[in-house]
Amino acid sequence: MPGRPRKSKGASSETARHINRSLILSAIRTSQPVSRADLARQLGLQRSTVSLIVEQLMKERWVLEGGLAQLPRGRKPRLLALDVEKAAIVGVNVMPHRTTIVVADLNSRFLSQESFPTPKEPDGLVSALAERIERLRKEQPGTAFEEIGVSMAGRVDRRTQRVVFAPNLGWCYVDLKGPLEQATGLPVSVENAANACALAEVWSGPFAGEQDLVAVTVSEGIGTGIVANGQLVRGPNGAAGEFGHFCLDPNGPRCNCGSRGCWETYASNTAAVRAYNERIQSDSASPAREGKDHGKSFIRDFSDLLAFAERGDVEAAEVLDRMGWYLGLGLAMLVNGLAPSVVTIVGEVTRAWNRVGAIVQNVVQERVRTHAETQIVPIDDILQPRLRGTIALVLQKHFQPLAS
Amino acid sequence: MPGRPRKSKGASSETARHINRSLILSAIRTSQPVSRADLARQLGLQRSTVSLIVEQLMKERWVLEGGLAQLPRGRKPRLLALDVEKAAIVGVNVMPHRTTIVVADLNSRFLSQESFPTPKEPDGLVSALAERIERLRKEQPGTAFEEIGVSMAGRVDRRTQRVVFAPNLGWCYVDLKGPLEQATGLPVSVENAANACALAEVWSGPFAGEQDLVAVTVSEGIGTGIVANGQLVRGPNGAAGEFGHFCLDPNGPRCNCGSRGCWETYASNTAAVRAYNERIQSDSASPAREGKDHGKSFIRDFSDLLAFAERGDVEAAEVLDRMGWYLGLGLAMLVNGLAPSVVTIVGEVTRAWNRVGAIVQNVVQERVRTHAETQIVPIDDILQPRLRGTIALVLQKHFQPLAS
DNA sequence: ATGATATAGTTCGCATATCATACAAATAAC
DNA sequence: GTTATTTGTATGATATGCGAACTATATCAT
Repeated sequence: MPGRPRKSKGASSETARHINRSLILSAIRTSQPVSRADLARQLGLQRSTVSLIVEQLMKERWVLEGGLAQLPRGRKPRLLALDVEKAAIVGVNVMPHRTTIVVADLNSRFLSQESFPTPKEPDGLVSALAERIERLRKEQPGTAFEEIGVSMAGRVDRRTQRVVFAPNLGWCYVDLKGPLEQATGLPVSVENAANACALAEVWSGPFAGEQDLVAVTVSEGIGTGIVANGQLVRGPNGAAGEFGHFCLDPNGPRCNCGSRGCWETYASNTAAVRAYNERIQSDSASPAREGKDHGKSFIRDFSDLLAFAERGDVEAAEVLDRMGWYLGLGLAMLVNGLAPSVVTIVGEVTRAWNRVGAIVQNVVQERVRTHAETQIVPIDDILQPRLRGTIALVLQKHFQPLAS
Repeated sequence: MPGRPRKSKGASSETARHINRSLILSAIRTSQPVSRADLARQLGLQRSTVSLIVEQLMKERWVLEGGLAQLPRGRKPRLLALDVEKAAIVGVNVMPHRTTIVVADLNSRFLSQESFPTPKEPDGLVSALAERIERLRKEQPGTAFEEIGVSMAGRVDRRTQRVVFAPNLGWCYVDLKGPLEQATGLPVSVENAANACALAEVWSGPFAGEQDLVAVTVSEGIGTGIVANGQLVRGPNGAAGEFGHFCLDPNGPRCNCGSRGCWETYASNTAAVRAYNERIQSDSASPAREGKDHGKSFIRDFSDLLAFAERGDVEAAEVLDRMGWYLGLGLAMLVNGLAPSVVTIVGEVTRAWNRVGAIVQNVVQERVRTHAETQIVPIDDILQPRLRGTIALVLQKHFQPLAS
């Protein structure tokens, strides 16, 4: 992609070409395989214009000409598709315990995936990443690596892309972008995990192209990534998206953030684990039940809770139900306030969705005033959306330079 | 403004002109009086290009050439400004009891303002509006009336612009746009009141150009208008903006919306009035206090409450404090979630801001986790922002056809 | 077979846009 | 008066999309 460094706001005579180029490239991406004539119809351009631009795109190896399509009459159109050999994107997700690297092609398809324990210090992370990316690069000599996208739980400053605050990692004002760019020689974009999840969904998959979507990540805390009018809502400093800390009960339990009764003190994984353990404790302390007490033990993490519930543990199931109820309460707020077409839920809790899902739906239905038709969709995996988001983050810059 | 009906998404060779024309017109609006050379510098265009476009804008009577500016050296620039005689916009605000009409010029300055009791039925409203607008039109024969903007409390469908639900007026699925267009022959845009307030602030006044702003209207209920990335967040059907119904207490008092413990059941005017009256009732019922009871009476509306508090009534003041506290709680959520640069408060409660303001600020500061620097700004008037918003709604279409 | 019809993709002249440069106009300082 | 400086205008160069004409290719009726 030829960088066109126009600092000015005004439109030059080349602007039309620039716009149409982007539109055509985007349209090929979303509609591939597709003919020139179809593109022209879809975009309201002349076939001749499309031909010229496609020719250039092929010269730059963004686009390939594939087979012929079947048509009832007339000359068969020659189909165009993205040249996935053109370039590869590196996606990185940093979790407290594990960091994952993927390499993806222009169609957001993963070519490779690997992970390693997250180093404690940012320096260690950067050098480990650089080393592995260098190796991956050598393993795939055909395709050029274009750019790196990184997602992690925590606030990311919009301009500097520094990690302002990552509570789970214990990081403050850490610059990943700079050192990683220096070490790899590739441009780096850093984004909050919830934002990445939202971006992933509007970029590819069944909700691609959706203009209004909210992604809710439920793990240690609750994060929210918001897409409105087709754009990520980051706020002036990238501070937006902390709906996890909206107050459900002014006198509720203390939250890490210093406030009380935040949504995530009720509906996060940690909240559920704590609720279960507290319940076990009070149950075993109470003298009421004796015969039935077959020695229930404390749980260490949310997986335990899910396993217990699966196994038929009544207390675990009830804790999950309660979590679902609170989850729904917060979602109702988001639906009331933002009325997105889709809300995706990313987190381990979706593994119990056959139980929790109905509860969530009910609460939302009860509490939502608008007649907005919002789908609430559990996403099976917790890692994939984050990784897809990092890829989307980078690809968006190439395919939709106008947005974002 | 010459309508350029391009159905296509693609950019033609005239697109650059179209874009630059809009940019120049917008820049003149925001920077007037301004010279051609300044415009060129500001937009990164050539002076010759600006000259050509300005020439055309003057031919179309959008722009006027005014006096000369002072410069330390060189030829004095000839200053350009909008030709306020070019056109006038009609703004209408419909409140349950009173409807207001203003006529404004291209600079959003009001040329006239009048109001009348709101008719019970939509038909009556439309005919009353049409009649008065026709008269106003005759009174100002010089300027052409371009368009009408309407704001009202209630949900407005995004596509059809029908009033889907206006609880205070008791309207459901009412089409104002169609009949009013037919009666006046002018294009009509209908918008929710909170959205209008938000639009007003980012369009003109001290927060003009702000990219992330939230307007909160506090009256019978609570409405929220959200501007993110410079665009109004309406949601796919215009259903967004009902943050007034986020749940503060799942078991709280019943709300009109069918849910419980909504924000507006704590922090709206009606909530405060009810709280005061309930308090008076329980106080007078209690036998405890006798000597001091100088016959406190129930209040009818929020103005009474404000007056009582002003007069030193302790109970009224406490009710206001409580309202402010809850107001802050909701604002904290909005700031956490959206991190706007500015939150404006529109409502009678701002008249007691010297008391309530500090409380609000405190709660927000306590409860907001992000270090977002969000200003919370009380707006003195409740009618003006709505009216300014209707004007902004229309002008935006002319000056920034790209946005929205 | 053969011509009619329909569709895809290409070629080329034309209108329109900005840009870069040169130039005329206007003004203050020396 | 002369010079320096800035504004605004005029003109040719270049880039872009459009639209019509043209070629290539395929199906179908005869």
